[in-house]
Amino acid sequence: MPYQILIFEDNSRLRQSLEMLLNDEANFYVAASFPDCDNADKQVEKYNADIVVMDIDMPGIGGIAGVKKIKNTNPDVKVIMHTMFDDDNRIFDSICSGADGYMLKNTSPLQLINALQEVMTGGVPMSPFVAQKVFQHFRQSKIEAEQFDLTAREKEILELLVKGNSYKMIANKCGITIDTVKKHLQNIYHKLHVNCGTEAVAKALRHKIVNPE
Amino acid sequence: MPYQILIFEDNSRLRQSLEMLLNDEANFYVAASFPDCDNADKQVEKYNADIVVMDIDMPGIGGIAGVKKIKNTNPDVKVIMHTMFDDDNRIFDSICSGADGYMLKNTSPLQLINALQEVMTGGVPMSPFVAQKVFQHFRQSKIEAEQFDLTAREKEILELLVKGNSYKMIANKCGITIDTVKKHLQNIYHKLHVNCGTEAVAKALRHKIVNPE
DNA sequence: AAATCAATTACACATTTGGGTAATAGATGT
DNA sequence: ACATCTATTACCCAAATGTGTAATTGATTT
Repeated sequence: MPYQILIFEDNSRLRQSLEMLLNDEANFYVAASFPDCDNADKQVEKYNADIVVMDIDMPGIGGIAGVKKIKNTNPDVKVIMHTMFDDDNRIFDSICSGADGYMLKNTSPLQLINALQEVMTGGVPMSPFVAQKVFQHFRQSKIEAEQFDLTAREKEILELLVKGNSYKMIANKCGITIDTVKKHLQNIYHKLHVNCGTEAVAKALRHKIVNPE
Repeated sequence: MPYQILIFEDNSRLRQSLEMLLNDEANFYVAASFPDCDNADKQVEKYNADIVVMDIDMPGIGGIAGVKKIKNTNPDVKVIMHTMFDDDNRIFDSICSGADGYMLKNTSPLQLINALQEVMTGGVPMSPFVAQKVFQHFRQSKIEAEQFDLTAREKEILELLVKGNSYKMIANKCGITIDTVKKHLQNIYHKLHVNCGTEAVAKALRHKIVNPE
């Protein structure tokens, strides 16, 4: 039995050509397609869908909210985003909302078919550009981090603070007095432009000045 | 001119078969291969490499440190990790260190060849399982977050704390007294199993209990 | 040789934070 | 109707945090 596919895409021309493209494959069957995803969760239920092809920019609730709805009720349905948007926010919001793939609309028909095949074998298809963005997200750290110009000692102390150590514990672990710790942290706060430890921790983690875990 | 490839792999049988495999391709040429990557940066320089295939578990400095060295001196060289390890730490450390791809050793020869072709066209080849892990890294948030069982009010207050607000500022913004803020935070600290604000902030960000940014 | 920077210590002072205990009122659930 | 949960306030007290100023040492730079 072919995989049941739903398409959510507001451009009717594109929607129809997607339908034709996918229906040409022996193991795909487009059960239905819609110009908006306001009832996406119910449609998925009704048609017992295996795969959803989801546009982002649509009238109504939008594709990212759509994924969320679908994944809440049917976590096993595979959802592949299919959009022309390649900005960080849309990409990461989609992933966080539970998308199983992210293909840009400049993808060739063959590659899109491959993406759908791939997602059914447990893969996570994404356009090369998207993969780039995702990898970059992990890096970019040091470039920014070095902007703050922390000394080795300061980084060490900040790292201990982020790990939840009190001033006293930091003093012990570094073999220095608590006053020195205070002084270092004071300098650190100035360099990070923050006023207290909690802010410093937030900034350190967000800007990846210290290693996460 | 074929792409110049370097291989770092301590298993000599595998190293040799990789050499043969890649040399069979018209546009690849294995310039050299080594059982460790202690001088990886210099070798890359010397052989003017385009692509590096890098094992992780090797005697000496190890593949992840190896990537770092190479990327520091030659950021344009493409480095593909090639390893049997599929744990989160090795994957994310590799990415953070600058790897341009991550292929598991159960990859078929054909897929490995494709991965190398892909990386030269700006792609980021990775085994499906690795892509899964990477995507999961963005999600996992809510699943874990809900474990802590914070009430709506507690989430709100934790979020304000993470943003760098003092107890007093939180009290103002929420229109409640500072004592109430204290009480809420006390409850939050218990639920998160932490003892102070900095730890709570670290945990909130790491477990994505609050929105980043 | 002089200047700068990193790391260090010290002290004083005000403010903030965190723990414990107790009590009230409204909402929710059984 | 009773029990539980959530949000709220209050008070006391100890400990931690943050700021300012000042001084010393060693290393690095100019």
